Amino acid sequence: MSKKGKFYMTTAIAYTSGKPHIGNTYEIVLADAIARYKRKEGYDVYFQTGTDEHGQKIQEKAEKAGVSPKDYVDKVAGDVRHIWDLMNTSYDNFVRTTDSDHEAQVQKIFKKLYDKGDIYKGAYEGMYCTPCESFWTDSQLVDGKCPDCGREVKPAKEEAYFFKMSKYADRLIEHINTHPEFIQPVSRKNEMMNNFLLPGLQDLCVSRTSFSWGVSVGFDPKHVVYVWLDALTNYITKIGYDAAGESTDLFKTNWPADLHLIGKDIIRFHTIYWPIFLMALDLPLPKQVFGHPWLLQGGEKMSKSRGNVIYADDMAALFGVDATRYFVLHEMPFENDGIITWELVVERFNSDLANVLGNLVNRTVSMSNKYFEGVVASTGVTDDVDADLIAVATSARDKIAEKMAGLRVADAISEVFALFKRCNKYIDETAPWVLAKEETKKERLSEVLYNLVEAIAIGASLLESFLPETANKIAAQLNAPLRAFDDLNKFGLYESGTKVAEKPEILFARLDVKEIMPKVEAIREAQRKEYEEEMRALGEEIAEETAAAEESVIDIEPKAEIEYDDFMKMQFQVGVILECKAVEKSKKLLCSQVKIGSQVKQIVSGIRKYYTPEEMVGKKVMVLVNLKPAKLAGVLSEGMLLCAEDANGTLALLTPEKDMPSGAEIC
RNA sequence: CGCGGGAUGGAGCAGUCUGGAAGCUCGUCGGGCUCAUAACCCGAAGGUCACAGGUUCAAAUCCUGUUCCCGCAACCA
Repeated sequence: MSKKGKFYMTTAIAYTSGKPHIGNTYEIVLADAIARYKRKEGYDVYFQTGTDEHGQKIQEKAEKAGVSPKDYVDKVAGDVRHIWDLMNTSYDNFVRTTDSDHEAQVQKIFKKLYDKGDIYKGAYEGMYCTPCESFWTDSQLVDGKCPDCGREVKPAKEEAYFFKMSKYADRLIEHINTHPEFIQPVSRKNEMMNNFLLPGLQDLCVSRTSFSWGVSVGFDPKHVVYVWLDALTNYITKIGYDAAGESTDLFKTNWPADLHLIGKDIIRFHTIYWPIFLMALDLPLPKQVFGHPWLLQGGEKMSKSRGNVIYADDMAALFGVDATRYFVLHEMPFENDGIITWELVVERFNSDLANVLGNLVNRTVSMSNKYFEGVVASTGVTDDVDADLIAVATSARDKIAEKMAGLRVADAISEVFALFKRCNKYIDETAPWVLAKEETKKERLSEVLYNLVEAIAIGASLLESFLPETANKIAAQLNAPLRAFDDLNKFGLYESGTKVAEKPEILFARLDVKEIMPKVEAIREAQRKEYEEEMRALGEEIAEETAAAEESVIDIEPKAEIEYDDFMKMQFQVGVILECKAVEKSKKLLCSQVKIGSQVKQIVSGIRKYYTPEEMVGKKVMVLVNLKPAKLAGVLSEGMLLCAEDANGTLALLTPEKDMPSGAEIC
């Protein structure tokens, strides 16, 4: 045990529903920076991450992909781990909720809470939609019907286990009020209090019978354990907690956790449910939960249909691992969402990594070689201008420590760069190329370069937690080891007389946006194609299902009788689709230019799932022409394409049975 | 009136809790320098802090109202 003590931190475990994008990756990189930093400070860090692999959604995904849930999560968990490794993250333990020791322990925990009386068997009552197999509360219903499919729901009852949340609510409120550091950022605390705790907690349903891909309740095998109870407990089970009291030493030294790093969307689970579960188990609560903000793509969420998802491996391939780490760490503010665009990444890369840092190292090493054949020696010939450089270099560590203590990682990394900027300024102030012209100033020149190399050596050591690879590359060029934390407020530890690398290695070569963007476009294009294929596959699958159920008939709710005049108010005509493209902002919509007689109307339809834009073109379709124009997803639609719809919601366009000219009236 | 977040020079953000000269990075323009990756250093322009009221000696900040944007369903943290 080190003198600083232990530091147990976790990330949320990643849900294995698909390959993680840069937003998901942000969390692990942030966690890694904190973990490396804490280790440098002298803590015994245990850093745990992993994957959350159970639940209905995964079961469904696996079914669609035609593989077993286990095969499915094996693949995705592999992808996740691959990205975590690619990003050079230093986790100590990668957990999977399908690990057998975890599953066994979850069962024991469930049983323990049941025996204690905190979990009881009851019935889940609500409105049930049979085709969707889902319960809805009255407030979730839309016009009294299923919000998912719009069909009738009926009251139903399902046996389920419940957790007595309310029993511990007062204790939790007390804890949150007396531990202001527990929920970070602080603004989230009020949200939790006002929305959930103060209005009163309802007992939580902690079992499911509607699907099977989960941890079996064990003593009642019809049920599987609620995914959150399963997922959250990884923080204790995977460091050796045992519900029967046989916990390992690893658990005993590390629990309670010092930091749970999570996304802001799951703060509720970590600051309400999780603490209450722990109270029920008579375990101490984690010291801090930090709900970090999100990284948004150009102000929007990332989505495959928009073709704007940014994956860490794509970014690393274009910019390198450390540049990717730098970007997510630097661009993410503490409380509000950050923005990522490829243009911003390039800008950041050039101005900070290439210009400020890379160029600094390059020019310093070059000058050492040019003027002293690479030998960096302190001569003691000082000047007033040295003082400020030295002050900035030696005070950087504590400034960073202060930022890191508040989890202000972006601010901390900015402090490191402030030192590099100061170095560049120092070069300007001392103008070594002027000193070099006079033989009498040779010793002063040597001292200047020594100060520079020393300051850079300190900077590289401070950078280590954030950009480990780069820090080591700099150290190698300076031919000096990275410093220990305790030495980072001292100036002059670079061994005088050391020879630096003969030729400076370019750390970050400047990038040209014009060269990057075509590569980005290629990535986007590939994404769109992949997405469209997925959607098409989905459509075909549904079509097959429909074919199988060919003989079934559909009855719909009868509408009120109408007059002939009512019918005549509607103008139907045959139209020809001239062009068609997907509506960018939407997943479901296609936008078509339809020629009706001699005029062309723009019509938006929710049929992207069933038709590709290419196959739409040339089709003759039935159009309701005089429908009042409306905007759908911001795009004007001046009519409606008529479709037939089956019970699954599959749509089929109607076309005239014999060839008819565009504009022909339908009556 | 569903819930929540946001609106600050061209772009991205801080400052708002705890009122007291409008700040940072990038870009733009001008200058300097030449060791270096057309880089680095210095300087300048550019904002009625979304809008309208109110409180105050004093409001980006507190109060009231309004407008606009973005999440809360997916492919999501």
